[in-house]
Amino acid sequence: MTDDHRSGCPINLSLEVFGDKWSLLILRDMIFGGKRHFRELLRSQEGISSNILADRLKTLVDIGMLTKRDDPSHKQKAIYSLTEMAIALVPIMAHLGAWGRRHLPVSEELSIRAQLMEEGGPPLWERFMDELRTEHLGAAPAAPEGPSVRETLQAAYEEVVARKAKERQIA
Amino acid sequence: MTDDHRSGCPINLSLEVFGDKWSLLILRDMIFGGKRHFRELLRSQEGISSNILADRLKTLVDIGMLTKRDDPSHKQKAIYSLTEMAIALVPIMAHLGAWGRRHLPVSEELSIRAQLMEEGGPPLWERFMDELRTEHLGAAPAAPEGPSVRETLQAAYEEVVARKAKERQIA
DNA sequence: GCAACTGATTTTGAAATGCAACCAGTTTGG
DNA sequence: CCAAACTGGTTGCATTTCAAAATCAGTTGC
Repeated sequence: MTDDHRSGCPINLSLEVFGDKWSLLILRDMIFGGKRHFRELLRSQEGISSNILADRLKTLVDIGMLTKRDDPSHKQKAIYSLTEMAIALVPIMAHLGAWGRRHLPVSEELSIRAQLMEEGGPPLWERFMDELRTEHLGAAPAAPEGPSVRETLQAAYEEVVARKAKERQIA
Repeated sequence: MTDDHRSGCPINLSLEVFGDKWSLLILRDMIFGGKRHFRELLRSQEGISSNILADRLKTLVDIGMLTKRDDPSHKQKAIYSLTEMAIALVPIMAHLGAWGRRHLPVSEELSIRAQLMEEGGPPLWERFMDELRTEHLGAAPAAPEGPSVRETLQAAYEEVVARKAKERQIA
C-alpha cells in the first residue's frame, strides 16, 4: 500500500511526498515559525482548513517526516516534531525561497526571510538545521553564539512589517 | 485572475506554480531527458495522460516557465523550450534528488543521475544550466569541454541499466 | 458548571485526475 | 499515390482527491 509508487525516480518520489499545495507549507511553518501544535498550524498565512491539516499531519507522520507525542500539560494536546528527514528539507526551502523571490510576485515582508537565508548560504542553513535538531530531536545544543537563526529571521520580518506600517502612515 | 494568490510568501508562490504531481516531472524530462515534443513527454516513466500533459504544458507556458514554437521540419510539430525561470530550477532539482535518494525508496538506475548531480555540486549545476541556456535560449555556447552534462548523466544511467541486466542474467 | 480550547471528523460540493477513444492534418514507406 | 504511422492535442465520463463549513467529544480554567 505505502510502497505503491509510480516510479523509483527520486524527484518523483519526493513529489509523492509533498507534491501538493499544503504539506510543504505545514513544514515551513514548523521550521521557520516554530509551530508545534495543531491550533498554531491552523493559523497559517494561507488559511488551511482543519480537515486538510489533520489529514496532512497524519500523512507526514506516517511517512516519517514528523513525530507526534502528547503534551504533558494538556491531555488532548499533541506536540509535533520534525524528524531528520524533514530537517533535511531546509536547503530545499532555501532554494525554493530564493527561486520564488527572483521569479514570482512575492511580498517584501514575507520574502525577507528567504533573502536572509539566501545571503547566509549553506553555513547558515547548517546552523539552522543544528538548532532544529536540538529543538526537535533533543540533540545536544551546539555552542550558542548569539540569537538563533529563527529569531534573527523573525526579527528581520518584524522590522520590515514595522517599517512598512510607518511608510503607510506617512503616505 | 492570474495574480490571485494565497499569500506573497515565496515558498507558497512556488507551490502554486509546481505544487502538483506532474509539473515538475515534465520539467525534469525536459531538463534531464532533453525532451522537447509532446509525444516525447507523453512517454514518461510515470505514465502521464495526454489531457493532463496538454493542460500542464499550457499552464507552464502561461506562467512563463516554457515557450512554445513551431517545428520548421514538421508543420504539426511544436517545440517546447525552457525559459530562464525553468532553467533556474536545476539546483532545486539537484537538492530534491539528493533528498529523495537519501530518504526515500529510490531505484538504483533512476537515482544515479541524482547521485552524480549531488557529487558534482554547484559547479556542475552551473555548467548544466549553461548548456540548457545554449540549447533552449540560443545563448552562445561556452567552451565545450568534453561531453555535455546531460550526456554524462545519460551514459551513467545506461551503464547501470546494462549492469543490472547482466546481473539478472547471471542470477 | 460553563465557556473556551483541544485535535480532530463529518458532510457536502467542487475540482483534479485517469482512462480510453477519437480527431484532423502531416509525413513517410512502399 | 495511397495507406499506415505520427503529429499535438480534444472529448466524454468515471473515479478520486481536495476543500470549506459545520460539528463533535473530551479537557481545562475559572
